[in-house]
Amino acid sequence: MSLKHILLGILQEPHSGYDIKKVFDQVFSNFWAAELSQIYPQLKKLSEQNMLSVVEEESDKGPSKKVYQTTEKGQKELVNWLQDGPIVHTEKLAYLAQTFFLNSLATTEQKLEFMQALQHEMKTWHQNLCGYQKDWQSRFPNYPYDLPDDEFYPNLTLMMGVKKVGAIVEWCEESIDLIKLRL
Amino acid sequence: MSLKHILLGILQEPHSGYDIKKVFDQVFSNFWAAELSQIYPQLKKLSEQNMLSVVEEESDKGPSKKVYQTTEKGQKELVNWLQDGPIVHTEKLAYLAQTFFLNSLATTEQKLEFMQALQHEMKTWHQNLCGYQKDWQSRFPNYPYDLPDDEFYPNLTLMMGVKKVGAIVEWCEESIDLIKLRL
DNA sequence: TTGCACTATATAAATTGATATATAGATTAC
DNA sequence: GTAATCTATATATCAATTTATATAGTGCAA
Repeated sequence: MSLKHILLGILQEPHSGYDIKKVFDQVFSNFWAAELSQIYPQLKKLSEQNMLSVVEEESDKGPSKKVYQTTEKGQKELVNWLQDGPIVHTEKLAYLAQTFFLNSLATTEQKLEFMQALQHEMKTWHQNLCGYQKDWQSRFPNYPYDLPDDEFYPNLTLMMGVKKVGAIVEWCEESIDLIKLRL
Repeated sequence: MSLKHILLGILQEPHSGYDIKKVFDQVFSNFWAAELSQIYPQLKKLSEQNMLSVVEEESDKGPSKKVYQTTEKGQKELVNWLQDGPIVHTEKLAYLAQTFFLNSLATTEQKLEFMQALQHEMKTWHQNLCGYQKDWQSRFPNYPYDLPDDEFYPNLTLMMGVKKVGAIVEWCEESIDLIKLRL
């Protein structure tokens, strides 16, 4: 149900459907994924509801594109979503479900391998996030205090990722140590 | 596709559909939610595939129930799922999408309120998790070292929750401090 | 006899994954 | 040189799966 509002948020700046997919893959990948087959029907629906405006434009490369932008009505809907307060408890973490049933694997070695693989994934993810943070830091000498408002809130989501995934890496470490005591 | 495997995991012990819903609400609520309307069709499908056995039983209260249990074939499917390694990057966190667009709210006070509400939610969640952990600690004097295997891995998911949600509460705190500097 | 716990299904909406269509520029084949 | 192919851009649809909301019957207890 949030895709609608995320599109209204992204389309405060004009984008084509194809552009929006890139934003999901590059910017939102840490907390939301969306396919083109979701994006296009939603754009159509939101246009019909006058929450988005559409202009057809020529593309530099490839065929002509439809450029969408949030209307005043759409902006109000976005603000309502934010004013309704934070939406929590929507997480689905498959790897935690796997951890829950990990004892169904035959040997302690296999359980250990699973947790080591998980730690590796999480470490890589954490390093990526830290890399993005370094990019911000090089652009702002007094990071995060000197960020302009329009970059401050997106940056908060990055700070959250660094902190959270860091905690998960630590948990993997501790879990591995505990499992080794059971070998 | 994970619901299927979670059901196979739960049904290593016999449960009715209604029982399973309670397990999701009480045990899995921190990382997976499922509705009865998802559970029943999946049980039917997995029975037809001979991954689950069914026995009709009289209920203490209410109408008779079908009690399901994972078969050998189902057990193999569960083990395959675990052996394929951890499934990551499937998160959808609506509150982070909201944070990303928080600057669309008119005043800094409103943005601060949002983050304070989020912190409150997260603190409550964290306290619940710590409560569950105290229950474990009272049952095992040498927690978590003296846990039997069949309780050790479920407990890991709880330890993860405490650590992760703790980090999120800290992030909320830091974010609130940063936003206050912008008032 | 009202309410609650238990059991289950129906329907609608959202999401995913695969596929189809088409244009333009770049690369390669002949 | 030009035809064929490849790659990137752009839009769209379909089937299958997953998720959410609402509805409905059953038996017991207060």
